[in-house]
Amino acid sequence: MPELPEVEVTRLSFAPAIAGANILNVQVGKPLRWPLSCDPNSLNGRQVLRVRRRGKYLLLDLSQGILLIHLGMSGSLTFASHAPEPGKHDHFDLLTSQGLLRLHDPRRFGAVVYVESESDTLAIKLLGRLGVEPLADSFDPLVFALGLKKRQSPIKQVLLAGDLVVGVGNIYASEALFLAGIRPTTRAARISKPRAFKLHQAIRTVLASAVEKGGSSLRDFSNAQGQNGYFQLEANVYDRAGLPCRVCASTIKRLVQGQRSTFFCPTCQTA
DNA sequence: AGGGTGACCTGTCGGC
DNA sequence: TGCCGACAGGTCACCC
Repeated sequence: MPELPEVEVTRLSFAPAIAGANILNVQVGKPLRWPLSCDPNSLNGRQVLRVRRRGKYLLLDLSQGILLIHLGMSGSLTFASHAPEPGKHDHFDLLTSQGLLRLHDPRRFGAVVYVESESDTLAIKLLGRLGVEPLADSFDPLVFALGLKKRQSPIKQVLLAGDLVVGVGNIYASEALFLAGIRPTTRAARISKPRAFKLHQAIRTVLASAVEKGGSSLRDFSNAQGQNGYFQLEANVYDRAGLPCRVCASTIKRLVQGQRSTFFCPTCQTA
């Protein structure tokens, strides 16, 4: 479900409301991708200072330590003053003095992990090789273009790898490549500097636009207040195989790269 | 070290 | 109605 825009939309939807809250109780359900790595009860009494994002991770800074939350493929968070009993797919509850933060994750590829700090071994393992933040000033077009030159894989897979730039998942990789007019199968190293610059801008445009639209609610994504996003309504290629391109009316094609679906317009994306 | 593959887990949908 | 395969927004450990 969640790529950078969905994670950021989630963050924005509950960060102000949870800031300053005291942790009253922590409930862990079925196993997630990784164990919490601390005694849940040991978190009681700590304060949630703020919520940051790094790539597709949310970082809850506590008065001591950090909770890393990843939504995996199917995760979503809710934050509410009152919540019913946990459902079948609710696997983590953080009860605070200001509301209940709950992770709902049917496939359980998500995770909640406690670390003492960002220099914690576990934190480094999870966050250490993440690429640059695409919406930050540090996402430099020239560095990006030079980075692409070192990679022999198809550009779509280089974007998904997340070590050059973070946050671009399966939807927005296809969308950014469409905006840039680049074939998903093109070897990254063969992309010229001007076209790399265009892709750099396309990534920023697509992600920022998706955040503005509240993310993509393809199946079940909603923010921590339960509101859906609308970006999927204006996707140019993602999940549109067989439909006419919104720009040139050619038929949108689907192909598989690294066991993931890719969508593109054979006319608008030529090289 | 980059690149390719299978693995994790549950639900939904389309075809027979 | 039931069964079966394909597919779904991520990413890690493992091999070469």
